[in-house]
Amino acid sequence: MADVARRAGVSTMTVSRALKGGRSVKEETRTRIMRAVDELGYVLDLTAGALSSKRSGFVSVLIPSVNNSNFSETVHGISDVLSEDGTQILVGYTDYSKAQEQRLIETMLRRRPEGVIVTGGVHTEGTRELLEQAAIPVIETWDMPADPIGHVVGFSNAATIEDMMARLLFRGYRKIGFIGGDDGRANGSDDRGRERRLGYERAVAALGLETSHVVPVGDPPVSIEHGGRAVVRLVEEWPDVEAAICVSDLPAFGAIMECHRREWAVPGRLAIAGFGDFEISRFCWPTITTVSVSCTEIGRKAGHLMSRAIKGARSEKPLPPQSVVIPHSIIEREST
Amino acid sequence: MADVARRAGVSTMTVSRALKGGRSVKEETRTRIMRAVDELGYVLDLTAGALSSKRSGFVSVLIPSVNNSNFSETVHGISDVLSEDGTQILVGYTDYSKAQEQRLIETMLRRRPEGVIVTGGVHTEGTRELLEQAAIPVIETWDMPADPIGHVVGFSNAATIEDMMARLLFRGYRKIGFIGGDDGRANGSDDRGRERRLGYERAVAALGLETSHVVPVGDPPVSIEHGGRAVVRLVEEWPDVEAAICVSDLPAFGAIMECHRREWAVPGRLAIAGFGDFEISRFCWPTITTVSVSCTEIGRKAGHLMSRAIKGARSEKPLPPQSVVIPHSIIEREST
DNA sequence: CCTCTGAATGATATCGATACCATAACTGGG
DNA sequence: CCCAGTTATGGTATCGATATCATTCAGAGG
Repeated sequence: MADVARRAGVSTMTVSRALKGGRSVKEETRTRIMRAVDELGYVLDLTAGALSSKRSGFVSVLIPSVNNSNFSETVHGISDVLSEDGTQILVGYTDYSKAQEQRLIETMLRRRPEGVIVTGGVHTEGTRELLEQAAIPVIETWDMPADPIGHVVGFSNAATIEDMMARLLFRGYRKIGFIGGDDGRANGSDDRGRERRLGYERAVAALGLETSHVVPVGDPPVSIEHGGRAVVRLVEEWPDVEAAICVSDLPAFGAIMECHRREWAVPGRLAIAGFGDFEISRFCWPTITTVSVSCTEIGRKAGHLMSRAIKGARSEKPLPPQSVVIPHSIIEREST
Repeated sequence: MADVARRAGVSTMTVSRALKGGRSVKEETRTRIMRAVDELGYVLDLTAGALSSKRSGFVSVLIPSVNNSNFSETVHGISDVLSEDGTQILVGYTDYSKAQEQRLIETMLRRRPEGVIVTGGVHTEGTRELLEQAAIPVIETWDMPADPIGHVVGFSNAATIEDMMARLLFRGYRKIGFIGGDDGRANGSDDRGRERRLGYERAVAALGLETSHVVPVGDPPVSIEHGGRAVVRLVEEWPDVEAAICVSDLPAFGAIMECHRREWAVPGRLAIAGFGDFEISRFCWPTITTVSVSCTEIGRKAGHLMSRAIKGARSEKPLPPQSVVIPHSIIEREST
């Protein structure tokens, strides 16, 4: 930067201001500086800038898995909104492990993010402590935690499945099974899957169904393959079953393909519904009934919230904890 | 750090050494320091460390799209290997746009990555200049560029489709179409798709087929939906067609679902093959014949190469440009 | 003609770590 | 008992920008 300053005949301070933009630098001076920058091929060093200004200019985002387009869309939404502020985002993958989540947060905090956005509302004690110590805005997404760390942008996973149950009941299905959802062991558990299963169980009770059946599918991420195996088990264990709700569209798809293979008509022999409105569900044959949540909207809302929270933190007027609920809807298609 | 040092009764230098690990610090001193760190809830500031040591400790990785599990696997491979060195990675998405790629690189270089890994071998002039100016190791992946910027870890996309053509021919198919692959307009183009299409055309010529037909599908990312529409066009435009090779498994899947809908037997009426060995292809009905490339291996090889290149750069013994070829194979399944 | 105001710019300290060199304490060979 | 050679530790400059306060200068207003 000193080289640029010398070449443009100004001080480094003026170069810095010119590069930040918007500050008071005479137009002519700015042009001269920009020319010098180009000629020298100078690239601003944000590392030094961050140290000096105490603003790292980025936010950490943690999601469970790379391969889930729902989470990717959320990240996209966050990124879209925050890029308007010039804030970058750094994504980490927890592999559905809370221990891994904590490790990632420890690592990321070393780079001094201005905020952290996590997925889900269940974390290790260590994670909570780290985040509180860090004293930066935190947003939990994709869930409605009972005891939030900071802000929340989410929805009730249980409620979505209760709605789906109501819809299936309305359609005349009575013997409805559930595929997926673990029972909450220590680590590597799928909290949102468990919530959805809970919604299923609550609906079974509330709607006065006499029978129910859950086929758990083991550790997340729940994949296409799991769905194929689970649907066979479901039908074997409960031959009367009329419909199955899957914890996500991927196992729903796997289940449908397995049904084709065995010549079980969908929805004739067995109706199948999923969660997440993945692209695959719109083009699968039959198309798949699913729960649609605007994942991008979760991201955009979280992004805006984070933007406000960061501004609040800078101006010593911290934003009080916000809670944003994202609506969901049931999309009925051919598979039910 | 000064607080920690005071509490442990040592200098900041000793604290720094203790935290880096492996350096010469007496075991007892280290314990004392660690205790102070815990008590104070101190978190090392890597921003400052990077500035001082001139090692940012991270590598930039650019891939076209979030929603392509092939690229995600590559990133995973890179991350696995580099995390052994304590190097983190920062991922950027180009949305298949070379202009966006350049913008991302500009932004990322401001944070002084120790290396850059890009996807593909075609870039803007500006991108090449930026990377050369930066004087850091560069790896191009997923392709075999004619004029590499630095190192290469890839394979010939054209050759994979030539192989697929040979296999289909061996199986008795003669009238084989191709779905996907643009013709190389300025921006937003799918270079790997174009290469694959080129492979198709070369095979048609080499194998002495009398007829051929390409249905392009527009801008990437090529999706499931594209495949459904394209297969209909292909059959309408060339009713004799016996087989179709798709630029990726996603359109292949879309094509198969559309065939189900129209009761065109796969492979009876039309054989369909894809590229990429996505999970969907293993569990779709019928299972999809595809080209398998070990995406994780691309990542791991790129990671190792980057690790060596960075060490080379630090010790002033730059690693001469390497070129690693990743093998591919054809996986024949039910769809052909 | 002088003071005042605001715009444009500059000088300097500082952010929080590490590189580098110096020093102190110890070890073992002669 | 001395000296070379480790091992463990400390002092200080430095990385490259920006915050902060100071300064200069032009033009407005009295």
